[in-house]
Amino acid sequence: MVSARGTQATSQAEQGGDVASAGKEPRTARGRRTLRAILDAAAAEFGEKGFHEGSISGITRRAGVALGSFYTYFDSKDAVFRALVRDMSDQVRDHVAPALKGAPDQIAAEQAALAAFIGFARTHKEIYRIIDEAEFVDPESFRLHYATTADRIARRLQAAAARGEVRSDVGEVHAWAIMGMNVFLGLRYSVWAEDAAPEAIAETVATLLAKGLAPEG
Amino acid sequence: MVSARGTQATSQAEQGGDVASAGKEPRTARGRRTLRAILDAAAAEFGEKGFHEGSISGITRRAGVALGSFYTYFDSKDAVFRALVRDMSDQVRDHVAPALKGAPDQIAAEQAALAAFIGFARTHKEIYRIIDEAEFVDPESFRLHYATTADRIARRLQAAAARGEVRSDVGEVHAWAIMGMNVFLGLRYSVWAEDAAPEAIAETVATLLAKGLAPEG
Amino acid sequence: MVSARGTQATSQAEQGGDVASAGKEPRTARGRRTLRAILDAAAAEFGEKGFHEGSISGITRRAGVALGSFYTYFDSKDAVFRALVRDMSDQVRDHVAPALKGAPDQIAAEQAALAAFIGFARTHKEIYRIIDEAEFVDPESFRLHYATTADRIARRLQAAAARGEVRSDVGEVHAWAIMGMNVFLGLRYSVWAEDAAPEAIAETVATLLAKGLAPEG
Amino acid sequence: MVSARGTQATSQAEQGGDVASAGKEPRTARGRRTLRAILDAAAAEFGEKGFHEGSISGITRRAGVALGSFYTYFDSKDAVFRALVRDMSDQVRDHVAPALKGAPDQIAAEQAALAAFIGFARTHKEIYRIIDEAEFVDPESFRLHYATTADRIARRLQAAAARGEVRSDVGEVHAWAIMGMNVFLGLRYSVWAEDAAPEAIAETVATLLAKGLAPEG
DNA sequence: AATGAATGAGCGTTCATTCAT
DNA sequence: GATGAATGAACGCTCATTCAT
Repeated sequence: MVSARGTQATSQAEQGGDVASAGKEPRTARGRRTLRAILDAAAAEFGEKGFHEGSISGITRRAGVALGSFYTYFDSKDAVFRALVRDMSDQVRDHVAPALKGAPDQIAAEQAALAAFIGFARTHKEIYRIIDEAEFVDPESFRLHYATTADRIARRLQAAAARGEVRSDVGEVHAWAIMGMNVFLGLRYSVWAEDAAPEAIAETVATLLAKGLAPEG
Repeated sequence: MVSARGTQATSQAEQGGDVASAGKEPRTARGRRTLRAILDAAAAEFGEKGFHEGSISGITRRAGVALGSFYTYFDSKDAVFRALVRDMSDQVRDHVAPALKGAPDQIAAEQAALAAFIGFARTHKEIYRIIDEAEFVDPESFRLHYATTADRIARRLQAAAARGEVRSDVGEVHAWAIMGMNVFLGLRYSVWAEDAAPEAIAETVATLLAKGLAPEG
Repeated sequence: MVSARGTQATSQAEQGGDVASAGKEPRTARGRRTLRAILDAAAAEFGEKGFHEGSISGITRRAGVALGSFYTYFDSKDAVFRALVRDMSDQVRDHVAPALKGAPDQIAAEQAALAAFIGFARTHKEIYRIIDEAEFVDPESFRLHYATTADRIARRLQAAAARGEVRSDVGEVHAWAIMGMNVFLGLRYSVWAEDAAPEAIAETVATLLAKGLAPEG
Repeated sequence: MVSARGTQATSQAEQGGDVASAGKEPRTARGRRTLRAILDAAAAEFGEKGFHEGSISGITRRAGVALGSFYTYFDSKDAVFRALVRDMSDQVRDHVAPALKGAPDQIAAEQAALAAFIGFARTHKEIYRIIDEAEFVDPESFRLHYATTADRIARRLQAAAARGEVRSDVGEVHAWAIMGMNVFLGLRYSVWAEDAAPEAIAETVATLLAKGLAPEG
């Protein structure tokens, strides 16, 4: 079900981890171009057809390279998929991250993040098919994605609690609840139909959270 | 991501719709038993291996019938899966429904429903694999499941609003938010690990909702 | 390099081991026919093209069955090959065995066996390709074939020594020497060219052995 | 099955034919070194994995050169293999040749040759895999190797017959018999297990031959 | 000469579905 | 209705060979 909220901290992945971390490192510029083309084609192929219906030949056809070239960069169909899941996971995080900064308080930050996420999902509908299917194809990545995302949200909430912005007992349950809300709202209002403004949705949720998580007393 | 909340209304499926509605109508008692055996076997097979890794022969082996007998009851692999998704969808609903009754107010009802859902998911972990995979295998059923579930929640909220229990503007966004929370909390605390009491989780969420959805003024 | 000499003793394989022992047991007569057709076709395919150049589709085409039927009886290309090696090994043994009986003495028995072997190889030239290639494809069967064959020869020689027909120190080295001679003579005078009568060759060898292995003193 | 006996005559290959005769003539010293590296790597690769399981990239990796460089020296995978078979054939011959000289008589010469061959095979176990597989990969070389070897043995025997050392009718059959013995004894006592001294084995065979081929009358 | 990325034909294997018994 | 053998399309993957740099 994709993730939702971004991060404020620069992760390791952001530093060393670029596209190349996915496949076998190309040594030439031409190789780098080919790898990128294959990854993009894989996102399109799997996003459109899903993992099992998608095919390697479909990927290479889209990428405009020979079938065999695929195996220059990836060991298997599973391997591209894994690379892709992590790539998309990083993309969501990186796209949402800016929204989290510069908000006056944490509720506003979460509101901005949700709006950003819904906006992102509208131009990258394939993330749902890809990250969701990871549950079956690459459970490791699936878990990693959601565990990491929930953890980021929990940390943000706890920092906000320390600042007195939200109730002091916020924790993992709240984080998962927020993540679940975001993911499903993204599914409903980005993938299924774009029949409401992201900002309006985010505002509704923000109101819910503002009161629901208001500091005690 | 499975559903969450049940329904108060008796559905058609409960009345006329039995297991047989899924496959071809068996005419004999023996046939009915075989059909049930195949459906149960399919739940086990797909729950364990997923749709694509699961096989018809795996199903018939579990069911203790000949491979060919499968086609006496279902037209295709997709057909069992479809039947299964609807079956599971009904099971969740029916299991959660009782919890919704007899609660003093709607927030308490939602709390009881979440606790019941988490409990159900702990003994039926396969619902996640099956309903989630429907996104790829049988989008129709997937949509139907979530659209129906969200709709049920929305109606409950609106009825509660009419009674003055929650704010008057509750609607689809709130319903999807609640469904998303429930689904993800079920994933986290039923499928991933059972490291918290369903009641405790439900209580935390109820507190969030009680304040978050409190009537205006 | 194929084997050479037969056996006097009835082996376990002769009792329980029929063709079926090779693949998955067919339960119907039709299935039995199909399995036999596949094994024969495999012998032809591999005998003509070798293991690596031979293909499953080549086998099923020769057998007149669908490609998929192959996998009803064998798990893999390696599996048929293994079955085939053991089948051929048994065939050689069974073909040569009768010649060993009714000879006045052991030297005469070996002579008859060699003649029978060369004769057999002339109508089953594929045994060379198949058993030889087992060295690479299925070393286990390869070893088993030659170890068993050498052992049979050694036992015969020792029995003959006990009867005073040959020198008393005959053993493994003599057995391997005889097996090697037979195999290479079969290669030369059956597979490469049939330019000498099996009996003439066998007689030459018998003379060599008669004197070479004559009892001491 | 490899060869066995060496030769007394210096072959053409020994004169003009160096390593280069195998691949395309390198013009520089550096090229000569690269060619030698590739040939050695090929012997290791094919000896270890066999022709079909062995790969060009495995060879170039072992040789420490780029994949493409292979084709600077050989036209194809078959071509290296062919070069290798002839190289190994020559090596066996050259290694055994000295043993044939200085023996008091032909039986002693054959005995020394067999001992030398077994010793050689113990340090070059790959010759079996390589020469045997030539039966499938390069039948031409395979035939050439054994035909030449048998011919050398036959000539030696006939020369010995002329000297009255062995019976007068020795010929091709005897040559193939001896070659077969030697090859199989090498397989058994060099490749399979080194559980007997080469000299002991050679002595047993020499006794067999001494009597078996003793001059008439 | 050397490098290593690119190519694509080819084959083993799976399995949903059909059909003869 | 039940059985299980038969079918064949489809796809992942390998690797010898070519080619641009």
